[in-house]
Amino acid sequence: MSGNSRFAVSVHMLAYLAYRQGAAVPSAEIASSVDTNPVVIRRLLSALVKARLVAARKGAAGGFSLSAPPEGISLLGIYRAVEPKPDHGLRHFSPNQKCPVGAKIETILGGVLAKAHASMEAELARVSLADVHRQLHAVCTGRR
Amino acid sequence: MSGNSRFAVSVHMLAYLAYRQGAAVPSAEIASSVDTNPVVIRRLLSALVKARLVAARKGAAGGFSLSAPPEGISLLGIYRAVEPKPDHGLRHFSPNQKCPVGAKIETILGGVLAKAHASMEAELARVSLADVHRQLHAVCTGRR
DNA sequence: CTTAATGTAACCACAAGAGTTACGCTTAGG
DNA sequence: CCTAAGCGTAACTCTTGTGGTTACATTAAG
Repeated sequence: MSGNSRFAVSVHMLAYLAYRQGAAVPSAEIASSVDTNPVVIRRLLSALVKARLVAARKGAAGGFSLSAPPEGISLLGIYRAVEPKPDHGLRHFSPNQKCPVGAKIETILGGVLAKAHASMEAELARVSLADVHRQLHAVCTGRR
Repeated sequence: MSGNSRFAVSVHMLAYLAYRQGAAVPSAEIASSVDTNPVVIRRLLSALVKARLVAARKGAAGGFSLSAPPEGISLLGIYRAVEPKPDHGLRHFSPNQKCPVGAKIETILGGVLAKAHASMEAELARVSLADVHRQLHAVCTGRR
């Protein structure tokens, strides 16, 4: 099931780091906000560190912090960092090449799915972590 | 895992029905083109019949055929018929409501993901089964 | 040197999907 | 009327992906 929560948890984590304003936040604290195990948090953050979105400090008083201002981090960057290459549901799809339809449907479908996926990514690119942070504050402070 | 091939196989099946030009095609024949089990085909077609995209004829000499011309069937219609409601990866996502971030991130993320998904669906709506059929023929007949 | 933290590996549990077998029901064609 | 073909669906297994958990080596602050 391409239905994993890796992206959702990742955005939550980075929003929390933005919320803590550059402090070195240990995985246990993030885990408390997400309500899961610290190892799950560290696993995902490991991918985000590799993508240079997050800085990690080892040792006592260590933890994680954003490696760029929230304005410079788009949700697309997060998505690409933690989501494996999209299968587009073509995993178990290897049609009969002897059939004129089966021989070419894969290529045709691939083109359509690539466009659809690109359109979704463009939407994610439009939102930055700063936008999320702003909405978070609007809820906390702004009451009608 | 949201990575299933239901949509890909469904488009393949309907493209095959368009290719067979309204004949009553048995599931075994479609299964041969997709290279899978006839029951898998019938399971998916069952959803497409419920969505009124396909007509099923029982009994001997029975089979499946399109219930509308290919121009009237969009890939979005197929997608909606066979793909369950999108979880957007929020299945295992129930953050700590006592945390100011966890309390509201779910709503914020839901809005962003809804927009991204709508954008993807709009792209699928732009393509009809007739377009797929046309590309299929372009490959079969058109050689440089 | 102690303590707190990251970075992984290893394992279990669970859910979803695909494939398969089986069987009842329906219908065309003789 | 009877038979063969084919749909509709349930039940089962197998595989895979994901999350959760424990464990442990490594690192760094104080």
